[in-house]
Amino acid sequence: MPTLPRLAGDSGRARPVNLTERIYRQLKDEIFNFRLLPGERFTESEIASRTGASRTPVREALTRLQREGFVSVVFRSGWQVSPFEFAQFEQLYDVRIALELAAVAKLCAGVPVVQLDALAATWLVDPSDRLTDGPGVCFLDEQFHEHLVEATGNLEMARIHRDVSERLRIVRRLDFIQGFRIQATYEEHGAILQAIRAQQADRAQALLRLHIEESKAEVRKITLHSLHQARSTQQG
Amino acid sequence: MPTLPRLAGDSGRARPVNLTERIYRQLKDEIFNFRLLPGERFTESEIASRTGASRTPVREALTRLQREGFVSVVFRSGWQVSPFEFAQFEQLYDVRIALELAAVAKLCAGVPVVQLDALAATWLVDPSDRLTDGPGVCFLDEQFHEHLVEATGNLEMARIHRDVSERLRIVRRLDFIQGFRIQATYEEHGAILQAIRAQQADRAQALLRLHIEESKAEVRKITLHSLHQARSTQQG
DNA sequence: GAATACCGTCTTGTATACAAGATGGCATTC
DNA sequence: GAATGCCATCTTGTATACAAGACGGTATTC
Repeated sequence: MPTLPRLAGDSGRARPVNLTERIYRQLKDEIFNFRLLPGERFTESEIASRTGASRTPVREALTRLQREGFVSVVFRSGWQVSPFEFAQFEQLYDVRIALELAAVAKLCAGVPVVQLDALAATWLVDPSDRLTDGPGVCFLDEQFHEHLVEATGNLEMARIHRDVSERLRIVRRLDFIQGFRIQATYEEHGAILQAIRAQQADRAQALLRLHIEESKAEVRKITLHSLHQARSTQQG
Repeated sequence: MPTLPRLAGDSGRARPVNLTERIYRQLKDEIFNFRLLPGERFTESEIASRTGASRTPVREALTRLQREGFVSVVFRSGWQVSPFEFAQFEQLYDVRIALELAAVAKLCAGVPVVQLDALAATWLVDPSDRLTDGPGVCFLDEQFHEHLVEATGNLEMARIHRDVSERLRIVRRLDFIQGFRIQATYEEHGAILQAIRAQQADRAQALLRLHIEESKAEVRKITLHSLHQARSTQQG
């Protein structure tokens, strides 16, 4: 069992009763932890024997991962982990911006502020109480943005936003492993929360947009070298 | 080219080579045409014998429809077409608003206007040249909004927007069958296009938001009575 | 007559068998 | 030696078989 149990996995509250679900999560974990590398090829039988299941639930799990963009299949020629498409990542960042700006606008329009107390307790803390490990802050950062959307009460938007964020997680982890963005993340999240609490919609939106654009710009700098570096870190 | 080629089906450029895809489309068609009613229950074997296939591709098609929200499964107790959830529809409308407002902002920021010529040719026409049949205008309306997002070049946003629109299609058809919104749709689409061409971002966004909110308000009025009415229309 | 326990049927979840064809290595030929 | 054609192997797509349990009807009991 790794030290960071569900950093890469799903939120994991539902019991993984059926094989399809279990295999789905395992494969996604392996992709996020770079045990399956982007571009790597594999077959259904291979996964089946590795997970101890038959091809049927493996296929169902792979089909789902395919719909979500993590893997792709070549007709009668095997599967592969989707290679990095940085243009795609940037487009997904823009989707996040659109959704989160709408969420913040709604929050500033007068949602009970108590919804945001949990976020404030995490991000509006004394600098000495801040987390310092990259993966940990990366996880909290993703939760911050997810909660912003959830707090609006629009569960459909939250679901879509979560899928998009999950798709971006693999590169954002590379970002945070560097550690440069940790302090800035605390500052920016705090400022955003304060603007929302003050119902300053324009300011909150501007801050949020800048914050996400920063992250988007970081991803642009990522090279495949950092990917291999991260892989050796994960497996060490 | 038929006048209303694929109103209910998928965009349908890929050949339906495999059974899973064919069954997927057939089931979605049946749901959109109210041959499978919301809340109706059915089994995998039933679909299998009806489509002449085995349970395997049927299951794959159903799993996909489930992920997209059209059907749901009860453990060892069969499947059912997702019942209407009007709260969910309203949330999906808000997602559309968020995405399309972002798209329009980008379009006004200086995308080559030629991208929008096809839309203008459809919507900026003399009133005597306008279509008058509800389903036809409903189809064109969906395409209008889809093209707005596609024109930005953000294919990920376009994909998400298309999924959302498809989820809303079943109620929007009920809306347009009434016929009340046809003339207004032409007026509003025309005004939006002209605002975009004039790069009046604020005006274009305001018009678009109003336009979608109108549609959203119409859906709120829909009753299950109109559903049965529509069903008899489709099957007559 | 009403309630309950039992049992057969039917359901999905999973494993396995079969089919069609893509792929790569190897032998053959020029 | 290089190119080409053939064949065994391996791949996914599909069909079928099997397993565990949910559900409803029926018989039994009070």
